[in-house]
Amino acid sequence: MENLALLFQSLDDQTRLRLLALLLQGGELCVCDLVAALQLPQSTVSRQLSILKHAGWLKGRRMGAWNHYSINASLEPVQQFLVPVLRTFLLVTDTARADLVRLRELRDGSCCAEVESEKTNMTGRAPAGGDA
Amino acid sequence: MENLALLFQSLDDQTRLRLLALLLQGGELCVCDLVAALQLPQSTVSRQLSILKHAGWLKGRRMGAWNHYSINASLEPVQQFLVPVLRTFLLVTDTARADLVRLRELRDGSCCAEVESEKTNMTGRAPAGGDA
DNA sequence: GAACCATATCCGCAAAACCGGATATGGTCA
DNA sequence: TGACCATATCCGGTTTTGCGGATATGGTTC
Repeated sequence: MENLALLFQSLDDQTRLRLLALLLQGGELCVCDLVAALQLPQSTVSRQLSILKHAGWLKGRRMGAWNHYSINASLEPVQQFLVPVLRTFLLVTDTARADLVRLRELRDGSCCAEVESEKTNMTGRAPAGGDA
Repeated sequence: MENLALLFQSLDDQTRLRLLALLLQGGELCVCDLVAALQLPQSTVSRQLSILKHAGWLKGRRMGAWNHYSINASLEPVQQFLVPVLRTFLLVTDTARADLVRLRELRDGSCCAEVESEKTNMTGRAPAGGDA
């Protein structure tokens, strides 16, 4: 039960939910992109990423100086149950949408853009141009 | 998104989870029973019940001096999604089981035992005598 | 190896949350 | 009406949490 309380605690922060929302849609993202998308101080983003990682939501992959985060592929059962909930109720919020838009705009000039550009097609770049 | 963070926040406390666990199994319970089952100060229990109620999880029913709480029948969609998660992962914890046992033992001498004794059959009192 | 970059961690501080005894409230019973 | 009960709220104090600038770490490049 303590575990459950801790798990929910990892989701009770606005910044952490924003990060989770982006990573649920964006595949693998580096810290600098997340900082830019959320427009928050780097120390804040890094700290919350660390918390999410310790809670088991994320895993980090080191590539040279960059650190890439993505949703942990082997989540705990509880977390697997929660992911659809998050997808359904989190990704549709205005904040999450705005963050995603900002992330896509940054993508071209991102510090680690090319590496990710192919796999992040899953972010939902609509074929029928919506933003023109 | 703020809503989501607040919702998870309402679940990030041990005492609140214990209360929810009992109410998910016990139908309608009065505060005195919950206090006795959790073995916590009355002010603590009452405060957390109030928080759960404001978060939309519970509704209260006044019966004379007693206040009975039960799971809100018209939960928000997010909460409806979360209930199965709670049932699956919360009710099986040692703490939740112990609380339920304590609640059942108290039931006979409860301040409002008779009123509830019929409807709380749903708490799972096994027909094939388990506690005899 | 020196300048530089991305990231993590440290630190002091402010805001929030929880606790539990004390008190207030609203109801019941004699 | 007065004693009494169940419950809610208040209050002072402690603990937790988050913040964000500053600093440390580990890596790359020239």
